Amino acid sequence: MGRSPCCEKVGLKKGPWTPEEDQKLLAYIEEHGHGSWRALPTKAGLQRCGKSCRLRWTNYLRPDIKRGKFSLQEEQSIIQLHALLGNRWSAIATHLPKRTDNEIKNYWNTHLKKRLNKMGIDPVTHKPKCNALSSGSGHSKDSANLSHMAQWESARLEAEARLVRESKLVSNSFQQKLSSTVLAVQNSSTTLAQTAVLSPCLDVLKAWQGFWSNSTSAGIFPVAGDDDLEYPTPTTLNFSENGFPNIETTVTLNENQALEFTKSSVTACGAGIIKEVCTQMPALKERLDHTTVLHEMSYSTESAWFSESVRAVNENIMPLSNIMEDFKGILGCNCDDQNSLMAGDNLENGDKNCSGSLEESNYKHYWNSVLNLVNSSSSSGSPVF
DNA sequence: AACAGGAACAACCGCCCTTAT
DNA sequence: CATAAGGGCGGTTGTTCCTGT
Repeated sequence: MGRSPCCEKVGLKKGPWTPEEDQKLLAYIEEHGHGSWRALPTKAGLQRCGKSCRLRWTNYLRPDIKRGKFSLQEEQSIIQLHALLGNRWSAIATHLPKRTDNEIKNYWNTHLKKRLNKMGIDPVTHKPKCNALSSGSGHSKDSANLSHMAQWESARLEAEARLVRESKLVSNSFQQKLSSTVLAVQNSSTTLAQTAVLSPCLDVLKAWQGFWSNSTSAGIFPVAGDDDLEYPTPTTLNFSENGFPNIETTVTLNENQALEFTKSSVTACGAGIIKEVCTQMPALKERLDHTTVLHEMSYSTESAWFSESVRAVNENIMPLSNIMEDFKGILGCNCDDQNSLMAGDNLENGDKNCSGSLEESNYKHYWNSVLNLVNSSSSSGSPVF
């Protein structure tokens, strides 16, 4: 198919920008906004490609950019985020205020990657090089779990982007559908409402630890066929994701475990920390009352994961049972009976088997070892740093 | 002082996805 | 629905600066 170039190459200047060019670009954007980048160079009197102007602006001239040396905290964040997200610089940049993806990428390539190498840590896998070839041990489990976390965060980012898109498409029909669903909610005896607020930064470890320490003892997710949980159908979950003006998503679980997914209002969103759960879940209430899991737990990723899962079910991409499988996988659950959660076995089995303590300690150990290395090398004036 | 080699950084390239027509 | 344009993104390159000899 091919594409025409974004601009004619002939006659256009390349290479470093001069202060005069910067000034022209700044002045134009301050007065008119950038508008169409393709048209901008002509209007601004620049002999540059529009793309070049855009990059110059986004990576250098934008007023909300912090330049200069990266702090230790920023370095640690980059290392952490890179372990989770890989070379997804734009995703990493969203968690480092005022830093551009390009700057972070360059800093990684020229500084952090080399440091980790010198420290004997593979910058790709974030594992000690001497153990890079080992497999079948605890490290492979760490790696697998890290992969889960990366997928988890990846899904969250994608869900955030998707929700932003969806928010633009909201129509009155959604409102009407919501109204009808609200009736369903009112008629339903089992309602779980969750309110999310925007999480400005990733703290997946806290989220993970918070979730881990609470959820495994709580058994919060209803299981079809659980003898203890004779919750009626339809079961309706209300997700109100705050952060930005609300997006309210209503999920109705019918008798066939099919999810009905409606969404109302409004604007941009961000899945964040679901800070509160309320509840009219008669069958689950007693169990919920025993735990604070849904109060304190960071849902910054879970909510997006769940939204993604709901979408998958809604679009017939994935059966509900798979979601629960995925959730177990995300938890790093070691349940011997992989089907117990979904197949109707007593949830308590899952509680017992999914102790989680081992996985949690592995995570802590891994991250602490990396970050301690960074800290110690930095503070001791090691040549590594 | 001159040079070489490496480090650091800005900018470019090409691919891909989204959006508009 | 098909296509082109806009723009985002990650990888790479080119230039400048720094340091050691």
